[in-house]
Amino acid sequence: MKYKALVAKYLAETLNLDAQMVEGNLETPPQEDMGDFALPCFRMAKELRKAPQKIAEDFANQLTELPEYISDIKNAGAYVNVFLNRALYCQDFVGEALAIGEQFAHTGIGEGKTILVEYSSPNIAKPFHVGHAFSTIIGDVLAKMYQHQGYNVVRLNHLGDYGTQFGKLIVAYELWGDEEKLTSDPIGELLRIYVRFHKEAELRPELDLEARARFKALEEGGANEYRLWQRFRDLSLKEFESVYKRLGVHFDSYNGESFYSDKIPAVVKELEEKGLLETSEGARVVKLDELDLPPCIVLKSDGSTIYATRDLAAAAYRYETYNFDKCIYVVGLPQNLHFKQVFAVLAKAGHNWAKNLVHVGFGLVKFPGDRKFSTRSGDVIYLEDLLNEAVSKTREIIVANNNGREVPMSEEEINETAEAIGLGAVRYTFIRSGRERDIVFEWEDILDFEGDSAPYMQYAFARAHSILRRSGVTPEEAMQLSPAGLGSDSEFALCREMAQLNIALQQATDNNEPSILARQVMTVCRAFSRFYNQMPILQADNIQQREARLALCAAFVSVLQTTLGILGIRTVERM
RNA sequence: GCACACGUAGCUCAGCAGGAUAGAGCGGCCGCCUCCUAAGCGGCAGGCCGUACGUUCGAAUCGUAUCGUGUGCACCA
Repeated sequence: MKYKALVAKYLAETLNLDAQMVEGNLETPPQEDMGDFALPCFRMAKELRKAPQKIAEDFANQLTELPEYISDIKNAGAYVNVFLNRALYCQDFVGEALAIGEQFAHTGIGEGKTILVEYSSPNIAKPFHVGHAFSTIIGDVLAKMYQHQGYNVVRLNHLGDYGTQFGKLIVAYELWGDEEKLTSDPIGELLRIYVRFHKEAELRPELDLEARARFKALEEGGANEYRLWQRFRDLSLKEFESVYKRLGVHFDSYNGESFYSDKIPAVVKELEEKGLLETSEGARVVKLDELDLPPCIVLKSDGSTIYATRDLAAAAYRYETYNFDKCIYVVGLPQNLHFKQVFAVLAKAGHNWAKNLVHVGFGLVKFPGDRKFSTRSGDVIYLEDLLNEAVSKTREIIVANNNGREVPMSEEEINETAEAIGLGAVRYTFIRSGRERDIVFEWEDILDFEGDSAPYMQYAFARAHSILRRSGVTPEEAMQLSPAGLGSDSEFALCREMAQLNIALQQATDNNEPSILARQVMTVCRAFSRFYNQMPILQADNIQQREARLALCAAFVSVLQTTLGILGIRTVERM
């Protein structure tokens, strides 16, 4: 980053060009032997009335007095290729990385700003399956990315804890509920009676009427209904929280749909007063024709509210409460239109903060052959089961490797390591690709711990750690190691990739796209794997080289610790 | 029908504020553990970047059209 600006400045000054223009045009050549930065000269052709190749050639000829950070400049076709002083570059990077530690890639760009992230948002009384993990993990990583940039992050879990389904649950529970099972396996029991309700209601339609009545009673403060609803909610939340804890996810608020229900009338009143509501086919709607959007229904024809109304109320409440600079909704892609409408209504109501609301959509988790998850038919994978499976497979691998170890792992270390690796593997499958892509759920893919996977990265970390451990230098000493003398291909490549993490985090944040960061962290790990396979570290030729390579290892460990941390992937010292 | 995504190697995906021979992982084939943990490393094979026009000195990247897939489009969330 820093070097790009330096190179641009040098080129601009020597060639009498605009520094910003040069930096904007400067690119990374596709191949290593073409140097580290390249200036394409096509665009100057018209103005200078010369062939681009000729321009590049002339430029290269003028660039004879090189600053110390540039080792060479060559002309190739229409490009001016710049070769960095690798030793200096590596020394600089490693020294800085060791000095700043966990502040690595911290820009402070979000200092003093508040950002709200709404994510996860499961429905109460329904099992937490692999599909919910998508929102949960994307949201968690986004929150961590923003936090690392200095933002004040507020994590919101907009629970689906309201609606006619609760009338059904109340009826079903009174008819078939099993108190004991509700205590031992709350969601399992709630799901059982919910499924049964739907089955029986097909034959006895009066059940649906009863359910509607009970939901109405709940809304109107019926004591019995409220007590049951509260119980279902508490029990479900308790189960969700255990999954969250395991995933390393937490929330600042669990205010869900029910929380906003009493804040709806004010919103409706406001829209009414601003003359935005119109009656259409019996419903009260806000028309959005001028934006080429279908009207947003605010009140149904029976006068009751709808999810859009709740989202309107929630947004307003959040702005009043947090005065946010940005509020992002990590909700599935299919709801894109819904959010466009909600945001448009708020803007139309004159709230200029509506422009700071953003929907961050993500794809679907499905089975091969476009088979969708279905809670009701039982055709789903529960997240808990997936996590357990991943951890137990990891455990098998660790146990198998444990036999040949000099210092075998204790039972406790095996368990902790298996948990960290297994969960890492699952987490990574949700952030490795662009979030808008669908994920096809295949056990073999998720439980493949080789190649493009979190365990690969965790393994690289463990190897680096192991080298440091064997070297005998303490972590404090490691920070003082001299990185002078680095500069071989693999050493330089590793430093360059690590330096790219800054930009990757920035882009990932700008686009609300964790995969951009995840991908670069992966690239760094690959560069490290190559490095330690190619270069003897503990048995380096001389002391200076050994020390410099250890410093590089220490820098890698430090950088990876913080970036994997942002991704929510735990590190282990051995695996 | 309208809108929004997506279509890149056998599979899963990068690359898309246009630039030098299109990248990675998996799978396939061939090598590497007397040497820092083989969850690793090296190598080979594999692609008219859906199709057709257009813009440009230059297009996987931008525009238009077209085909295919997915999703959404009023009282469910």
